[in-house]
Amino acid sequence: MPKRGKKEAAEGETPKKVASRSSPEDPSTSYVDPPLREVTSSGRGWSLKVTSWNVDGLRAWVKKGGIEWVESEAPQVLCLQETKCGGGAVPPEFRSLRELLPHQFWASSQGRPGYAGVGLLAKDPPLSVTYGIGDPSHDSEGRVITAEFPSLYVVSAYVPNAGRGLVRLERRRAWDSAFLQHLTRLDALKPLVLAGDLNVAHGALDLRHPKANARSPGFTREEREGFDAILGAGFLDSFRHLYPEARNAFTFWTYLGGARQRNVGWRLDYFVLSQRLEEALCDSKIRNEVMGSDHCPISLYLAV
Amino acid sequence: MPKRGKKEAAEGETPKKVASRSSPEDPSTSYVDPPLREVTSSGRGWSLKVTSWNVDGLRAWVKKGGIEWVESEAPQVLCLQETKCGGGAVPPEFRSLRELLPHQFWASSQGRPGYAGVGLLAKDPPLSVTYGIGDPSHDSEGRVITAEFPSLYVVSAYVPNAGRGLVRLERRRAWDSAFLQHLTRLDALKPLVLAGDLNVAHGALDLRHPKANARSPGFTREEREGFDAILGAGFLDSFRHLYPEARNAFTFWTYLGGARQRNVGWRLDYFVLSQRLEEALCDSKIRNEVMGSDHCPISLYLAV
DNA sequence: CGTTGAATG
DNA sequence: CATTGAACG
Repeated sequence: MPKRGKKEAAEGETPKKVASRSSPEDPSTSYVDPPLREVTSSGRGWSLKVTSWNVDGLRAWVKKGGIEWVESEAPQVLCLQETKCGGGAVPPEFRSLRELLPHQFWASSQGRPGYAGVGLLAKDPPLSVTYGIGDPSHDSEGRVITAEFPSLYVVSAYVPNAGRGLVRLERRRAWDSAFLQHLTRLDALKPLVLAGDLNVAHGALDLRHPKANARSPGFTREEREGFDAILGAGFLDSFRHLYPEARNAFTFWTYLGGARQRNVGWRLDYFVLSQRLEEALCDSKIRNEVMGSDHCPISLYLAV
Repeated sequence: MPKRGKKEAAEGETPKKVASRSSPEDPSTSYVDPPLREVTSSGRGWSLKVTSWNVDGLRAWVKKGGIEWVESEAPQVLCLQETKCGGGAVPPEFRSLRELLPHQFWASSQGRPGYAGVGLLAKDPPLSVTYGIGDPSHDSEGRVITAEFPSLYVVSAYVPNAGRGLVRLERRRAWDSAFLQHLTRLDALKPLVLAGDLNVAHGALDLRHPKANARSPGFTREEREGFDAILGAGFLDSFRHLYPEARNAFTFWTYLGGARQRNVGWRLDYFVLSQRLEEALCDSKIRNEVMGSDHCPISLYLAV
C-alpha cells in the first residue's frame, strides 16, 4: 500500500464543499466531527485512507460535484454504493479520477438496471478482485466487491434493505448469514476492512428516534442482531470503538421532510475491521457536512 | 361570446416571452408571422380569440411560464393538448387563470396517468360540454373536449399518433373516420372550430423535409388523406386558407438535434373551421417564437 | 424528496 | 431531447 497521504486541512481553514446551511437548527442535536487523530494509540502515523460513500445514483452524484470532493479527500481506496449503473454506464468523468485512483471496479444488478450497484477504486492495483459473496442466491444484484491488497482485504458492500413493511426481512436475514460467512472466510486468510452501507443502525445511539423505529427497516431486532453477529465473529465497528459515547453522529438522512437540516438521521455506513487491525486504527471520520447524496461519506485512517 | 378583446401589441414593441435565441441560423428557412389582420375580408373587426397549445406536460409547462404567456395573450377560449394529467392533478397555478378563464374542463386517459389528456378553458360558460367523440372504442384516452357556445362549437383535440414504425396507423385511420363523423354531426347543428394537435402535416409545405418523411408518422398518405377527408366534408384549414403559399410555418419541432433552432419543423396544430365561418375569419396566427413545449401556440381571430 | 429506467412522442 | 408515473429508498 502507498505511504502517508497529504496532510489534512488545518482547523480554521474553510472547508471545500459545505452546504450553505448545514448546521441543524437545534444545536443539541448536532454532531461536530472532532480533529483527526493522526496516530494509533501506540503512536504510529496513518498510512492508508479509505473512503466510503453511498452516492444514491452515480450520475446525479457526479453532477453535484462528487468527483471533485473525492479529489480533495484523496483516499487510497474509494468504496461507492448505490451507483445505480453498471460498468458500461459509468459516467465519463471517472476518467479524470484515473490519476488518483486508476484501478476501478464496478458491479451492477443483473437484468435490473438502475438498482443497487457498487464500485471499488484504488490507487494501487489489487492482487485480486472478486464480486459477490460466493452465494449465487445473493450475487445477482451487484452488492459486494472484494479487493485483496498485500496486507488486507477491502470489501465494498451495499447490504439489501428490508423493504417497506419489512417485506424482505427474511431475505435480509439470509443475506446477513451468508455475508458473515464471506467475511469470516476472508478474515481467516488476511485482515479485512468492510466499508459500506450496512443498512442497519446498530444501537440506540445510532439513530435519532430509536423508539419510533423499533419495527422500521434498518432498526429491527433481527437486523441489529445481524450486526451483533458480525462483531461477535471477531470484528469491530471503527467509529463506535473510538467514540463509544458519541451521539447524533449519523451518515444518512431521508430526503423527506427536511430531515438533514434537523439532523434527524441514522448511522448506516460503517468501517468494520478485523479485530487484529485494532492496533492499526488511527481514526474513523464522518464527513457529515458533505452534500451530494442522502448519505454522507466516511473516511478511515489506518497505520498499516 | 364576449366582445372585442384588448388590442394586440403594436409592432416594434418587445415581445414578452421570446427565446433568447429563436431565429434560425439560415434566414431562408425562417418564418415571420405577419402583422395581425384585425378584420374580415368584408371589414368586420374580430371579437373572438381562441388559442391552442400542445403543452407536452402541463406541470413542466407551468414551470416554464405557460400561464403567464396565456395571461398576456388573453384568449377567450384556450385549448390545451398533451396535458399528461387528469382534472385532479391540474397544477394549482391554474387557479390564477380563473380571472381570465374561469370555466375549466379537463379530460384524461383512463387508467394510464401521464398519457395524452386535453383541456378547454373559457371566459364565458359553455351551454354544454361533452367528452370524447361518441365512440367508446376511442374515448378512453382523454383526447377530445367539445364545448358548445351560443354561436359555435369549440373542439379541443389531440389526435392519436400513428407510432414509431406506424404500429398504430390502422387504429389512427379508424380514429380519423370516427372523428370526422363527430365533426359532421356537430356541424349539422352549429358551426364549429376544431383546435388542436391533429398529428398530421397536410401538404409538402407543412413540414421541412416532406420527401424524407413520406412514411413517417404524421405524413403518411393515409394520414394526409384523413385530413383531405375533413376538408372535403365542408371544413377549412384557417391558416392555409389565408396563407396558401406560406413556407416554413411550423408549430412543432422535435427536441432532438436542435431542430427548433434550425426551424426543422412540422405544422401539426390547426384551427379547422366550418366552411360557413369563412366570412368570420380575420386571422390565424402561429406564435412560433413562444417557448414552453416542443409545440408552439396558435391563435385564431374571428368576427362572430 | 430524489434517483433511476420505461414508454411515449 | 424531454415529459410522465413506477419502483425503490
